[in-house]
Amino acid sequence: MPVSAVAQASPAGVGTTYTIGELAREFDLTTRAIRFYEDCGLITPQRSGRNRVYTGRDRTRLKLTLRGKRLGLTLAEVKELVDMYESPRDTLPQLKKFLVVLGAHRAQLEQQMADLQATLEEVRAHEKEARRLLAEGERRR
Amino acid sequence: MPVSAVAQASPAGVGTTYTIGELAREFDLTTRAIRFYEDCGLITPQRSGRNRVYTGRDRTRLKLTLRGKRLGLTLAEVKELVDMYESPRDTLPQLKKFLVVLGAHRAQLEQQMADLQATLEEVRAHEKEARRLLAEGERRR
DNA sequence: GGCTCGATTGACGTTTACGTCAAGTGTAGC
DNA sequence: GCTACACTTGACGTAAACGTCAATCGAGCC
Repeated sequence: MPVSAVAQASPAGVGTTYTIGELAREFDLTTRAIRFYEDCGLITPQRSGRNRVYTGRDRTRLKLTLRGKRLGLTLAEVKELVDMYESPRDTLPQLKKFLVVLGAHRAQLEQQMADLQATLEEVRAHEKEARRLLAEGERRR
Repeated sequence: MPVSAVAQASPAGVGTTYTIGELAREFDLTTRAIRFYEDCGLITPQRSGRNRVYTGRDRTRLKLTLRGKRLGLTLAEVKELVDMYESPRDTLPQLKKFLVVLGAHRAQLEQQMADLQATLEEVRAHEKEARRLLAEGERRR
């Protein structure tokens, strides 16, 4: 039986925790992958005895990780970004560096957006043409 | 001296060819990478003696390859797509399969578009906030 | 003829992101 | 007490995408 169904009779929602298996099912991952993300420092679950206990924060970081992967980032890049978002930015140099890194990241995302739009337009044009040919073929039978 | 400057006194533009070094410089790749793409079947240059000769078509496929990579596709996926675009679609089954594959590809691109937009909005929000804090800090000095 | 430059093939090395056993532990139910 | 199931660590394996030599070759230049 999953930990969260028993050990958590908390105020409904807040303080919810997850086992590795629950997260694996939810995000369609193997437990091996999740542990690997931990090795990379992407998530740092607590322990209940030997077992890992994941919080909502871990879940969020996992979500961000998967989104980053879908965008073609390496795990190291994802870690750098996610860590940065959670790091303190209370001094001016920290703030300035934050802005520099953000700018670089945004430039990359915008390049990707351009690539994506170009590709999508091509795909849609091909689809349109193919559907036209298909309709023509169907009519001629 | 590059091949294309000598061996090609052709009608200006049409029939232009490139050496591996020229393409490497243009796209900021190593020659090793370009030869590797050839091993994967992504480009199939002709030969002049032992040397590879790349045509405009090769250049286009190389461009598409790099765009695919920026979008996070594997080389195998890129090959599948690029090949499909160039394959004959003169029978109804071929056409239908073409549409199916296109549809799957488009679904993936649209998921990625959603990921991208979400990420871009977050980055912009963070940037805005950081700039606000920076301005505030500068004012207070 | 000697030198340099760019290209070639071949082979082994490397990083990333896990997969795949193996062997053990802890808890729940019968 | 036995079984089943989820979780644990550890170690080795693997596919993708090149990097990195090494040895060789051909063309152009002084």
